[in-house]
Amino acid sequence: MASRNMTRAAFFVLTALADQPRHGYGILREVEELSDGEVQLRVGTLYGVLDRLAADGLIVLDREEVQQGRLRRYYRLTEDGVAALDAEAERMAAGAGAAKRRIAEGRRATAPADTTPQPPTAPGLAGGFA
Amino acid sequence: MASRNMTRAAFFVLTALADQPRHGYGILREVEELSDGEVQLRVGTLYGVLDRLAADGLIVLDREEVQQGRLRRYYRLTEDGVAALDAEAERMAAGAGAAKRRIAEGRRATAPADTTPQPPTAPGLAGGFA
DNA sequence: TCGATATATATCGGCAGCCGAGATATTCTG
DNA sequence: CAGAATATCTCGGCTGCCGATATATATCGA
Repeated sequence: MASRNMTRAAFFVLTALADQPRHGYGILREVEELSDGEVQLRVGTLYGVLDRLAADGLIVLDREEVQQGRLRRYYRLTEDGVAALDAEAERMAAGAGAAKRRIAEGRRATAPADTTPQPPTAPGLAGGFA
Repeated sequence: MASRNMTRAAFFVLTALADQPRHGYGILREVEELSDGEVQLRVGTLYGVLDRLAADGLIVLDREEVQQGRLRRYYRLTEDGVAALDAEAERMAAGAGAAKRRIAEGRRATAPADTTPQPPTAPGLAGGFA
């Protein structure tokens, strides 16, 4: 029963875990770093997300370590997790592309007579979300 | 005080309005069409989103028409709306790219000795969200 | 003609999920 | 020694999505 709608927070947790297993606090820092400071995943959000992702089988507990007296609980992506993240990335890229294309269309409609011939970005009308 | 975190529903409403003004029900159909049936914006979601977007100044009421005895309330994007949608599309594309790149990194780490030299997708570590 | 479906608006209550705040504990830094 | 950083986790409030419902007209097939 996986594949409910993936939330933004879940997407970034999966992304942070995509290259290697990480523990909660490490995920927090990694999300901030990989988004160049744009996305700040909050502590209060994290554990709920982790629980849901584990329940959905997208991540599993990899191992537990005690580093310098502090417990670290490492999680890693499952195969389903990789697939779900990949699919979501695809959907996002498609959505972003659709938005960009339509913005251009909107500008063309209002634009002051553009002489430059527009290359056909998409053939049909619904030319490219999925 | 615009620019709170844009929700998925809001993103798709803005995208549907990006090429031309549309009325509520038309937005519903357009979102479904532009996403090739993948995204179904619900009626119960729509009007709340419309209100919030209008309050944030991202859309405005364009005009009201009575077509075949039925009221149609058309909305259109403001300049802020176009900018917000554009920025969000950029963020999504960057996020999708980051996820894809990291999935590839993860595979490389587990892969059975890949001989094909990997082209340097990104220079730095945080090489490309924003 | 009658019922179903499509078009079109809008509200409401339940539930999921994000986040600020706080609890707890250790280590590092000034 | 104090405060920040590292590390875990819980809870309550607020926002937002969605199913259900209400209302009304037009269209279309049986």
